[in-house]
Amino acid sequence: MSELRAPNLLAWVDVVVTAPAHSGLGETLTYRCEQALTPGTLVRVPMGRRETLGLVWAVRDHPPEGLQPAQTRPVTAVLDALPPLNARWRELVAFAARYYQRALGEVALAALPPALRDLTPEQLGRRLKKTQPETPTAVSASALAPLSPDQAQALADLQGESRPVLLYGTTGSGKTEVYLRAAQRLLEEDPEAQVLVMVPEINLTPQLEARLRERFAAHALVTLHSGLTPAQRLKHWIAAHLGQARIVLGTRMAIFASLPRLRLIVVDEEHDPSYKSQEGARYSARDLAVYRARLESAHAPCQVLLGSATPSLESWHAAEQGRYRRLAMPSRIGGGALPRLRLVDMNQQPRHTVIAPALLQAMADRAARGEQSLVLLNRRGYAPVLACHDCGWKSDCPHCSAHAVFHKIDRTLRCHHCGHTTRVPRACPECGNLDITPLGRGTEQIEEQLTGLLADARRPDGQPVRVARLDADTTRAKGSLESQLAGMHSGEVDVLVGTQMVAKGHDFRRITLVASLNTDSGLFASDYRAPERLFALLMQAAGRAGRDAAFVAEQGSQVELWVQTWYPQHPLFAALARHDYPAFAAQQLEERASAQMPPYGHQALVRAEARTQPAAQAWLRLAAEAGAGLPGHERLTLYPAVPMAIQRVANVERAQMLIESPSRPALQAFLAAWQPALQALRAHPETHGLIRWAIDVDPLTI
DNA sequence: AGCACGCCGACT
DNA sequence: GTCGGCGTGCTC
Repeated sequence: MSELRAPNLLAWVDVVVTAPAHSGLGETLTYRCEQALTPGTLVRVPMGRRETLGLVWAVRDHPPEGLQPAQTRPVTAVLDALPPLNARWRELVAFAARYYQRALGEVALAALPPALRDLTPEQLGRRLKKTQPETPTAVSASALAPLSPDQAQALADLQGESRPVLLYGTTGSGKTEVYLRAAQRLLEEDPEAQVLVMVPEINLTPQLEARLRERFAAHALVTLHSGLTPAQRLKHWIAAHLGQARIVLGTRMAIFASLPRLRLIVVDEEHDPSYKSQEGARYSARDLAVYRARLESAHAPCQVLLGSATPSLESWHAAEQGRYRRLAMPSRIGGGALPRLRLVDMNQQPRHTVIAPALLQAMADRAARGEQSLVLLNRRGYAPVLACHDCGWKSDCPHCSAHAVFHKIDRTLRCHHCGHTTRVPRACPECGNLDITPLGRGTEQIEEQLTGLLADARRPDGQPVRVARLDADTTRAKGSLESQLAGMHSGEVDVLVGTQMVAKGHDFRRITLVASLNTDSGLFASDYRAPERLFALLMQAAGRAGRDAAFVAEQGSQVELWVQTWYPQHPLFAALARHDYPAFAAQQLEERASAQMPPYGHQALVRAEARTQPAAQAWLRLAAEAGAGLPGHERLTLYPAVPMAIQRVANVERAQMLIESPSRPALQAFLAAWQPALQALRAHPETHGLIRWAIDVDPLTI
């Protein structure tokens, strides 16, 4: 028998593919290849009876222990028309997978454009040929508006700063212009540098995109968000990866874009919870931005700029400690004043008041002068629930432990958690009573009531006052958000009712009044971050008003934020009245410190979903037992398993368990050691009925 | 995680 | 008769 010898050029590569850590396989699979491949190369490899996209992670000259060379399958194709993903990118992905307790393959492949998955080298080649390399363009040095003293100072201070920068600028202080100038300065200095700009919501990309395109040559900019078609996303990703795109504007997913010459990351509205992913790997794009800038800086300087009028307490704390550099911009452009707070004490109002008469009058007065009002109510639909007064029936969702919301517009009951929709019954399904009534109020109802209550009010042109509504329901169709915003800009609409969607970023020039109707829901929520979110929301909403100082001066109007509350003495309002975020933050941080909560303590949440609540909780109890004695265990607290606030969604029972530690490394060490034990629990008989489980590191809501 | 295979309900 | 629901099992 002749000696079996490998051909000279035979090599092996460890390839990352989408297989979860709990599949029993390692993080990488080893394949055979005929040519030397570098780490970061994209390949196509066989997986069972199909072929899949993989990423070369490591190169080796022998298969791993326990794997016969004959067991390895060959790499099918090499996508070498694309340069390899660089080491910093790979390190970012590896860190995210490790830190957020997910499989490397899941994070790596989710970070790549989905269209890349089913692309042969030939198809890729054709696609690359079509996108001709674009010539780097000079940044237009056209006449720019002069900077405010705050802006000029911030830009000067930004220069050469190696720490993450927290740009703490009040609403209307011109943070965006600072981002633009910082990007411009960098792009002029370094003809190959790339800038990543992130916004919390896809809704906010068009207006920033317009501003960026106006300032920078059009083809140097690409967007990256979930609203793109697969082909667009692939094209934009490739432009970034090849270094052709100089500016990438995107949502949280853009933090994983391949940017070989990344020199600046801007995180706009850094406090926004949307930066924390809520499915799959639950990463914080803001935190990863800080990490990524540090990784890049080991190679070439890369700044990270976090901007907000109400920074997250985490970032604020980091700035207080000097880990971040804080740059403050306290003044509004044009010297406009921030709105005056008008607290409406609901205890002093006539019974069953929905909108205080004085507030109504203030809106009518403004409409009469050609000014606009914004009314904030964080509930879609007409009423959160329908009820029968005779038998106590409520419009509960059959699949969730939540009410189905009454939408009057199409006579439906809709569950906002699972999407289950039914027609509104004509009579109580339990007792036949014809008198079933809506309880509570949503945006539809406020729109209806305001229309009625303002029926006699007139605009300057003598026409009746126009009320419109802006929420997820009215903006579902493509382009409807744009057309609604246009209606607001043109002055067609006098009063706009909406959910928090209306509070974000939009620059309406004629708003002089903002009102919050059901403010208290955020005051006493069980979630310890609720006050922080409420303060940010109210500040942000307030920031929509009086943005055009010249308009306000001309009108001679008072710019106001009206807040309806049953608790006008709440300290949050005292800080809000003074627009005093630092005082609010100091008070919140003091509470957090004494309770050892973030940013002083660190948390992770284990969530279990099962057929029954006992099954979900049993799994969590077993998980806790499996954690006893693991590294880091002595430095952390495992709380008992509890049902989640909404216990059942789409017929799945949910429970969770909180883990706290004063030490982030201890928590991380524990979670890493715990992971295999949790996977092994699958085999446990008591685990029957478990559907899935996941760990949420640094959870935002508990 | 994907994705294929495989086995039971409402329609082109 | 199929299309398609998601349960189970596999992936160097």
